[in-house]
Amino acid sequence: MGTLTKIRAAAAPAVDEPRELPLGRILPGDCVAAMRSLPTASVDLVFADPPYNLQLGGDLNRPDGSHVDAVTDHWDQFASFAAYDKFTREWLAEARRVLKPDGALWVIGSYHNIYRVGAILQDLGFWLLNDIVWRKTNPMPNFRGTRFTNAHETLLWASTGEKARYHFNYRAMKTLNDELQMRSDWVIPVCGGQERLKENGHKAHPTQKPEALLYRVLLATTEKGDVVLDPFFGTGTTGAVAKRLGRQWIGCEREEGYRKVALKRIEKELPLDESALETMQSRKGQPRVAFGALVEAGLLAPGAELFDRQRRWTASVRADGSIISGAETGSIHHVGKTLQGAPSCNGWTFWHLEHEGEVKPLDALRQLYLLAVED
Amino acid sequence: MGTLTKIRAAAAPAVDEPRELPLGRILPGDCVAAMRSLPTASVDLVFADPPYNLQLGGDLNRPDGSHVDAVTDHWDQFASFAAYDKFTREWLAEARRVLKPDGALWVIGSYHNIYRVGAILQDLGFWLLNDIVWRKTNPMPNFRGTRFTNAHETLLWASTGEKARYHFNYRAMKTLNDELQMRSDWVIPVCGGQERLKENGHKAHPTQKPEALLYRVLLATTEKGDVVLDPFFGTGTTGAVAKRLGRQWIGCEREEGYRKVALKRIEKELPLDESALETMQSRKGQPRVAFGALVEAGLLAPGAELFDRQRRWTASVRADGSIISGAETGSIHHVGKTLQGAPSCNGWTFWHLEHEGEVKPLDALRQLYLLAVED
DNA sequence: TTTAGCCCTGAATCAACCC
DNA sequence: AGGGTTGATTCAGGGCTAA
Repeated sequence: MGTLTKIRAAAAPAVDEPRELPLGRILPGDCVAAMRSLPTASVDLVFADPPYNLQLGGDLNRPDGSHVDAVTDHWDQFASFAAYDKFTREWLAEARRVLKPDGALWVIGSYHNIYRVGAILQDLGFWLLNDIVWRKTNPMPNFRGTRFTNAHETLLWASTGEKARYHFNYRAMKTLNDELQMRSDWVIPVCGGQERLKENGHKAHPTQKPEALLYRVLLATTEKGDVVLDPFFGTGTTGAVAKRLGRQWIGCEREEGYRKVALKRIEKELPLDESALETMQSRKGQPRVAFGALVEAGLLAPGAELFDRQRRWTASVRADGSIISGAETGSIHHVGKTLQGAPSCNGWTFWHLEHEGEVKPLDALRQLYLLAVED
Repeated sequence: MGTLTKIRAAAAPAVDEPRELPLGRILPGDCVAAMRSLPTASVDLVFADPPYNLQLGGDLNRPDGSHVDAVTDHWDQFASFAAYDKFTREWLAEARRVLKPDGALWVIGSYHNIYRVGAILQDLGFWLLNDIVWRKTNPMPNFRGTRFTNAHETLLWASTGEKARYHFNYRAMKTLNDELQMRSDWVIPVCGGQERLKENGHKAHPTQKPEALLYRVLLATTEKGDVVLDPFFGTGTTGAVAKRLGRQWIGCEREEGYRKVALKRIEKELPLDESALETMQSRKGQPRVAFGALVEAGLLAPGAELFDRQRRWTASVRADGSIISGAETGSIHHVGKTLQGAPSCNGWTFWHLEHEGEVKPLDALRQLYLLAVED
């Protein structure tokens, strides 16, 4: 994007006319101005790693005297909380405009800035869904022995509003976590080794994030083909992982050096093939089975007796796939719900039957049916 | 405290005349009014577990239809973020007044409230030292499968200002963590089992905190005899652990039922004896050992050779406890610092020697010396 | 035979969370 | 309205074994 375009984009109020999204490109200049050039409601996810507003004093040395290469870059210095808040409100507001209504936002930060970001985000109408703790396996120790070792950073995940819809790939996360629900604390090493980008021996960026972190974020909260915007692109971890996972990406980055490194990096990245991405699908993708189909297929005879696990209630299957229990008739879900007086009931797991001498939930029969249909 | 006293305390500006602290007492009524009755700069630590402002909607049921017993108490209801912020500013400001200049504040919360608390705390001039993640080993699952399992809560630890002093028992924490620096993520189970207070079969308080959490907080950031104030005392976990650790406590609690349970609980608590508390002392409390004393005691002969771990430098011990390395002479610390060109150097850990065929830091010798002196 | 103690199982519970 | 959606822990009670 040329300077003229940039200036016009910054000066003109946002226009909602459809514009082509700069997919796979890194917009130069200030991220607020850059985001103004994007259409409203055009992006599925924003991932942001803003400056942390670290309040470092002088130099830091290890107990053995060696010097700690800390974050002292000029872009991380803010005069006051007020200045940082103003900056935060501006980029968050623009991110909000650019997001689709059922899009979502991620921000990563440390205790220096995350409380300000979190409060402002709520003030702007974003709705917090989780705060995630990135628990570092190998944090830098506290060399002074004056505080607890700062062994984590925090990510905020927010929808665009309290009632807004959002995407969460529950099954993919559960699969990734060995069939247990993914928790709000993620154990991931800091970025180092081969993954850490270097330029003539020095780290190319002081706060390069591990790809594992972005992998989990994108896998959890985007679909294939979604557009991911990173307003603080740095050396492009978001872009690299997005490309690998078959997501589209847009970056904003002021520093030309970082843009160069990022483009080179993403160039080398190879997308996973279709089949690798498919395996991460939700159970919702399974074909829906009508209870009646089981009766129809002869897996279950009309008149068969169903009962809940504790055998508090029994019901009888009818020819049309409805069931009857006393005065209650209807679907397996409806009768289960009414008998329990519950707000809802999954009949597939609530009702059981004796099958080859064993007590099994109806769901087992459904799986059998699905297997039979597949062949 | 009677209504009249309360009103006067609320109306009158804080007076700095020395007043007797209500140690070991739970002040009734609103915590802001109660704190106003306390003298300025009289408390060493504030630990606060304020309402989380959970903003809960309808009922929550498990997949099996059973009902989840959630926090529905009126004290957790706020009309808006603005109302919650006002409440937070008021109690935090009063806590600030009551704290000694080198006192500190802890607040625990969840993503619903902690970002507001953190930002307000910074606005009031408190200085964040760490944010601590309480990682629950046994969190409640996410029954709807719509988000990540909320498996942690956050604690903020703050001093009264950027330049303010504060207490951190580094050695006690390192000892507690098996000789590794204590990290900012603490793995502690939720409060249950025997520890969970019950009244006629039901939990006495919906959000009782585990004692292990308070144990670590008080051990890390208070000294024996310090005064700990908890403005949201609940069933008195803070008081119970404070008493056990030989700290003084003051509580504020509106609900008479909670006050009764708390007093009964703390009554039963037994303080640890002196010797148990002594073992948790800071290394600073250990008698300081002059390097010369080791020479004097014969643990180290004059002329013995010292070297750094990488054997970049060597030095020789002199009879007076000074060392010499080339042209540099002085204390173990000074020579180490000068040779490295470092701003400072801990000679005890920098210099090594061969001892019984093994390379050991001087510090090992110091420990031997201390053991010998104790007997 | 009695009985203390262990193992197994099922129920309850923990700062809440739909499309 | 159908159809999704729960993990670690404690504790009580039944059955078994060994002293």
